[in-house]
Amino acid sequence: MNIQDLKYFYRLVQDQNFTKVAGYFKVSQPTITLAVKRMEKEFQAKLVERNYAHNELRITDSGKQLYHHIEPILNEWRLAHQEIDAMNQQKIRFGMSPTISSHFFPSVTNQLLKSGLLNHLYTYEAGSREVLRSILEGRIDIGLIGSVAPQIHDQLVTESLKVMHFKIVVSPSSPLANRKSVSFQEASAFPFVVLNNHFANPVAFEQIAHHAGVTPNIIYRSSNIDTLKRIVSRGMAISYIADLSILPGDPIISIPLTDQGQPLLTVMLVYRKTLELSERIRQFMEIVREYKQTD
Amino acid sequence: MNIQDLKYFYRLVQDQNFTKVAGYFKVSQPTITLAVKRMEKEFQAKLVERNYAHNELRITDSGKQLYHHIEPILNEWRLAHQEIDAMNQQKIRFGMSPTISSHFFPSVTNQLLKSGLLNHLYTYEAGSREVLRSILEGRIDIGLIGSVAPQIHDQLVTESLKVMHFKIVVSPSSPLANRKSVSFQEASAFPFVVLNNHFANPVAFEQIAHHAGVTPNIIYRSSNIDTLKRIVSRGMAISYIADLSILPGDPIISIPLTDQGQPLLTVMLVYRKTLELSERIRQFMEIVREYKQTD
DNA sequence: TCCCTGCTATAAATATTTTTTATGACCCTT
DNA sequence: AAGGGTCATAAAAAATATTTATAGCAGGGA
Repeated sequence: MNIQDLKYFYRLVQDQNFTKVAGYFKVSQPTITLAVKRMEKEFQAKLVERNYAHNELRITDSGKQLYHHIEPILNEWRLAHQEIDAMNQQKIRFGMSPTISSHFFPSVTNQLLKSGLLNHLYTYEAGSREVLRSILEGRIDIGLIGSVAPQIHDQLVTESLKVMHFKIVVSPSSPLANRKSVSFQEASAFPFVVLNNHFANPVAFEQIAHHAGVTPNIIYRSSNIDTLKRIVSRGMAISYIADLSILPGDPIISIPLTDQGQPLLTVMLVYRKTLELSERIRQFMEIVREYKQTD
Repeated sequence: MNIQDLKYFYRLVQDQNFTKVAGYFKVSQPTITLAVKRMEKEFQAKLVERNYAHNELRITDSGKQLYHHIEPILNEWRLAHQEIDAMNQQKIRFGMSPTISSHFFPSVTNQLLKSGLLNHLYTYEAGSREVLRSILEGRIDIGLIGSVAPQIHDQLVTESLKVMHFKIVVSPSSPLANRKSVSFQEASAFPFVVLNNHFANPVAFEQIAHHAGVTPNIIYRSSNIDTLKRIVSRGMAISYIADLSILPGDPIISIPLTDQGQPLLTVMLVYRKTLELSERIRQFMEIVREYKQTD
């Protein structure tokens, strides 16, 4: 029984046509017939019912059942390839959200340079939720993400590094600009710009809005934190973003919230449980963990 | 690339000895050597380092990484075999805890007989947590279990059917015997017998004890509900069991608890997401769901 | 009806892959 | 230095997968 046979069968279930599958894999048609026969012999069950009338193909219950298992098998196989390829190229595939990136890198670049790890880093930037998905799908190995709830996932290891607060940010010319603090309810009188669903941001936003019993007016969901800040700095809207997204030079004012029990942003190191912690990766993780000590 | 090669490699990582692995699979030693070579070619990476000195074998990082993925692959493969075998024998492998069993079967046997499904049922009885594990490991297909928290699991589908209360049960000669209700704190003055960790029971027990701020004296953790009842009926201890475990003829007295926010037992239908819902299985599930209507 | 088309199955030949047999090389132990 | 335990290699054999060529089946159109 060959991995290739699984691929043939997988495709057959989708295409419902032997000839087409053969074409897809650039093999002759009997190859597919015989592959299916091999599997039917292996499982002692009819997997495909050929219906000459109406030119139709029916996958039997056993066939469907098998199909359900082939999917994760081929997935693991692909994952193994991706991971070992990355290892061969001596790359650590590291993902983080842009906001974390601009906060994180300055504080550890020295360390990374000194240890020679910087050359081995392939970085990927996307929203936290997007990064999480990339880890699960094996496109990257390690992520540094912000999350409102401490992530619990069957297939992942997570380490909380930092807990940050969300703040209201406004333009210097905003009526709120010289307030020492503000409640979310007060702030909700103004129009909002928030990050889109690839980020953890709107999750926290929904939570605090729900908690405060208000439904703020969201005028735009941005895919980019800089765009968001620009909109805020021009006074077109206010926003609700994590502490660590606010950099020293930004032409915006940040105001702490007074709400009790407001959502917090946990910065977490995340990787697949199945990631083999090579010396290089362990070294890198140590440096990432030192980020914990910084502020 | 053969599934067999994965098995060879998997075993090699565990045994750290080519000759031993060959012996295990009853093949010649070069077979293993060549299988490893094939995989090293497939992944373009050294997987095993042969150390002639000290007769030692080292699995490289790539090898270990691969190993992490082979495990779930072989697992899925085994699962597929088990499931299709059960299908071939036209069996529905159905697991439930003994307590649920004695409550459930009387109420649906008629239906099962009429539909002819009874012959197709292979039943397995074990504690709820044990049944859950059996489903995950593919030993059974469908479970009817009691759980304190609604189970959420990545790989499972769960349907809540009933919510039951836990009660204090005592011997007819107990000082508590003619009470209309009792608080857990009061009850905790008496020694307890509970079910062991294969059951949901002790989870609820810990919860209510914690909630009531007491640490009851547990004199025995039974693996069997009848043993437990026998101990209770003889007045040697009291217990805390689900409503549905108490059958009409039992020589024990059950007393409702007065505690606020006490844990509840949810009776749930559970199966793997990957279970192919054949006509027979759908029919069976319909009957199980009717159990919901009974009391 | 007959022929053509689009589909899958079968058989024999071929190609490829896997396993065995037989042997060699390495290194540790005694 | 001999012997035992380890894995590697090469050639031969066995098993498996693929192709080529052909057949069979059903439906649609002339």
